[in-house]
Amino acid sequence: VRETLIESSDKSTTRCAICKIRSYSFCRCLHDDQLKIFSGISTEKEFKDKETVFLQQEDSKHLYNITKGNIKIYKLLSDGRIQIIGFLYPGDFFGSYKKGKYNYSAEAIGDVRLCVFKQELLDNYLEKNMNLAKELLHMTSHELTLAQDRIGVLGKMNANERVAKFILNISEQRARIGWQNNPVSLPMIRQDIADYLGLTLETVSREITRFKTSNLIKVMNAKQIFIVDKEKL
Amino acid sequence: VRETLIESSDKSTTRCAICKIRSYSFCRCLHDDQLKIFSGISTEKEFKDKETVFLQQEDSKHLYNITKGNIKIYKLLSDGRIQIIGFLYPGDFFGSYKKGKYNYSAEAIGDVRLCVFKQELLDNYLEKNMNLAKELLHMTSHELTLAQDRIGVLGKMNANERVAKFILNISEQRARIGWQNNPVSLPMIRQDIADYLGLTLETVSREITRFKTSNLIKVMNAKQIFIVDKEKL
DNA sequence: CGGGGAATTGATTGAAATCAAGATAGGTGG
DNA sequence: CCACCTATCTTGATTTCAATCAATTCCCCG
Repeated sequence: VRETLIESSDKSTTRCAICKIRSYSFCRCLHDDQLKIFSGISTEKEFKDKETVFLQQEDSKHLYNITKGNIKIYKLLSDGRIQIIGFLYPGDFFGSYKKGKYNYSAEAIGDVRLCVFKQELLDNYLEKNMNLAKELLHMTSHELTLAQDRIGVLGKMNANERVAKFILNISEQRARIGWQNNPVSLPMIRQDIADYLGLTLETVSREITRFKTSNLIKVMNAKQIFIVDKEKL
Repeated sequence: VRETLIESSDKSTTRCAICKIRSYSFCRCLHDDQLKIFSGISTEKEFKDKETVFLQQEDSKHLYNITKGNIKIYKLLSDGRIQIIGFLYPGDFFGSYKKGKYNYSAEAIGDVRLCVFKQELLDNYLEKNMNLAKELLHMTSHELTLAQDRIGVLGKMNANERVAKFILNISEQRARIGWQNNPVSLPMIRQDIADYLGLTLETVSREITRFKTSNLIKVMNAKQIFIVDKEKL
């Protein structure tokens, strides 16, 4: 058993109503009176550090929404190389919404809490709720924009630029959901950052050291970085 | 004037009905009786080789659907470097569907014919037609999958693998829309392929030469490549 | 207070970029 | 119809940035 079902309390129907991250998620478009029904089509599950949420090629039966913690999604190449597609944060949704297989694997980074939807139920609900469908389209389109930005990073930027942009992006993302964004915390290990940026962990480490010695950042510890000069990119 | 409006013939209302590429496009989900109305919310425009369809940062007022030819979409980095985000084919749609600015530029490769939708009209139409909204969501999601594949290519593959995958992908794409796919034609120049793959034009040229001398491909001419051994990847 | 995964640092190698000529070919005008 | 002209493409020589190989060092956790 790699997951834990959170016991639905008797007031589970209002779960969405008290959800802390709803304003960052696609369900923000729902009215209060719709939330009760919507709460009914989802459940919540918890995952621990390094637990797999699903694997590439598994039948995709669910769609997930992060309510707490971070998820990494990654692809395995045929020869075992790993490409991390993205790090996801509270409010992000993931899992292919259409029938078929997942096209990447998803794993918890630290303790994670997910809101789980059955594809089928969500699809039915979408049918009746144009708002939600449009919101999903917007979010998917936004994800596409982010992916295209990453194509630019991986296609044209050198190691220095990639690591710099990575730190700044994470900081921005934290600001967006109203979290501490200056000593920015990097929950993932160097190897994951490297696999995300198309570099090696040694190179990532060296670039961070270089930023440190140039006084562009301060390294509190390996996972806590203080940005001194944002205009270094 | 960088574009030509095609004169709407008096039977323009049936334009969609006779559209050759409709079965590959998001409008394939419409019934015959819906096509008449749908024809009304779009027009057709032609572009010549190297003509700009729109530039990054322009107000995005339209959504486009390719009915003939190829489009390249690209981003300019602040220092003038170019990253080609993608090459698009008949049936592909592009242009941000939401209000705001385009987040990439689009340019014709060879002669191109586009089906043009006003964002506003299309949005209104979506409101009344759930099928079309779902189809758009599917296509956007599929695009996202492709973008994520490209992240894998750019993040982890070497020059040899990138060029090989590029040629195979184009061949597959041609097969999908029922075109000649073995002497595969590469309408774009080497520099564009390089900017797409995150390489230089010299490297692309060298890899193609290497495939040629290894008898994996035959180079009819610079833009026509015959695949001899598909299992070379 | 160990033990071991994670991170840093160093030395060397290697793949692709860069710099630099040429070769080809597609289009134009005489 | 041919010759030229300019784009594009190929090939070669050299450099460079990041990968690889190889130790340490740093902490986090039990």
